[in-house]
Amino acid sequence: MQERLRHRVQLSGPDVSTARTAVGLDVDYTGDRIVAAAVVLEVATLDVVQTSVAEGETTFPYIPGLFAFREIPTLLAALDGLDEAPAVLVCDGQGLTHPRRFGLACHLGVITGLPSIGVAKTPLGPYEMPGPKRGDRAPLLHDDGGEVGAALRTRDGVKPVFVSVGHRTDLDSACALTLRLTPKYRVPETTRLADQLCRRSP
DNA sequence: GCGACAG
DNA sequence: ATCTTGTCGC
Repeated sequence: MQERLRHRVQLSGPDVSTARTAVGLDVDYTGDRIVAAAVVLEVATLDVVQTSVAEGETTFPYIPGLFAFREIPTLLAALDGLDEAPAVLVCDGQGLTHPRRFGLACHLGVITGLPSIGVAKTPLGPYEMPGPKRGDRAPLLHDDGGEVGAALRTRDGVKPVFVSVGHRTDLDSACALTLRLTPKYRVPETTRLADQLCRRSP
């Protein structure tokens, strides 16, 4: 399915770093249940615009590379609960930095048609350490050598996050947006708030 | 065949 | 993801 859908990914689109709103997505597991949260923020102020939660059952195991199939159904349900479509999805996982170049962020982007980026806390493969300052980045290369993402430092001297394009945007815009969403912590506010929301819902 | 890798 | 002991720093 990933091989079949990957050609639908669009590698250019609006500059998501200047989008009015961004939605953070995350899930929490409790036994065989899964809770997904979507938190829409105003990018300029980081104020919460709206939140949505959905619950479901885990029907797919965790398999690196097939991660999206585990979380997508419930994440889509959470997105459906929003009144208006956000300008960009900020996913907790990989986009193009994936064995078949079709990680969760690409999958969600293609399904919804919305611009999306992936900001993962851990990479799927090896990476070069970027400089120590916030904003420093090092390219993430695919097995074939193509640049598919960046290890981006969001805080001085703290482990970087791993940014990649999901759909309808470019890597520079994705990194710029990530930096706007990380004024204080390593992980984007969107992801942090979504994480807090879904882990207090059950 | 072994290793290993989003959450 | 979750669990777990200790350490460092604001």
